[in-house]
Amino acid sequence: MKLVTWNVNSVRLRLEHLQRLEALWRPDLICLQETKVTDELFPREAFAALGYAHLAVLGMKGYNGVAIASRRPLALVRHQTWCGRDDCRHLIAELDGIEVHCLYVPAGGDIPDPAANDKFAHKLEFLDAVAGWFAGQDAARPMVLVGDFNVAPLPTDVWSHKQMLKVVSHTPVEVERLAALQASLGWIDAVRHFVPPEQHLYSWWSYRAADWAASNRGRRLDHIWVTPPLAPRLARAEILAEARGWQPPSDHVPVMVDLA
DNA sequence: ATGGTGGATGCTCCA
Repeated sequence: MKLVTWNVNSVRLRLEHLQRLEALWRPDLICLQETKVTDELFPREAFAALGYAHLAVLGMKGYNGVAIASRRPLALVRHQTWCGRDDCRHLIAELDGIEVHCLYVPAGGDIPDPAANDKFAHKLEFLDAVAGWFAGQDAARPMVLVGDFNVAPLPTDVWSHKQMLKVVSHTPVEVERLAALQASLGWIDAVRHFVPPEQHLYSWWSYRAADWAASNRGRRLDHIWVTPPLAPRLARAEILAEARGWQPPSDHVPVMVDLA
């Protein structure tokens, strides 16, 4: 089973990109974040034409929004809300007995101080709540947790560890929170399973660079994690960096894992 | 130290 996660930054603007992605990787399952569309206006026909007739969508007007597109029928579709907000960040479905979680963690604003920045406080509370919830689940079940986690955990998941320590997405307090979430079920980072920690990896490049590829100041914010029962099935993982150059681009690129 | 861009919306918010 080949599965992809991608923060598309508006699904309606990225339909041709999704067509390219399908042609390139032929994924069985595509998990999307920042769809930025209500469920009524979700472009279902375009997905059906690509072979994804089975959709789970959880969207709102303008902001956030997650979706799961599948070639085969999805079971037990449901969603979760966090921190008392109904803001379309967590969608769940099952395929082939695997429970798939599509998650969009709050970005957290610019100031990395929860006392001065409500968005950063919300991000930390969100990560704590999700970690607490998963800690009560059964790690012996085959589960996949994917999405835009908005945290780059390793020093090599950012272009400069030292210069990013006070930048939201790579501060120690966020990295600790994400580590606690990872520990909740002993989640395995499926991409790092194949790539040594010395090697830099990015899945996001800012729009605010004159030349994203030349400056290459990226961050790895998008992740695919699996529970221990799925570890023996990890066959391949890829980050499609070239998609950052597809016009007009999302600032995130697709991340893929193949489960044997 | 600063500002830089892009998307959805509608005279601004969020990333």
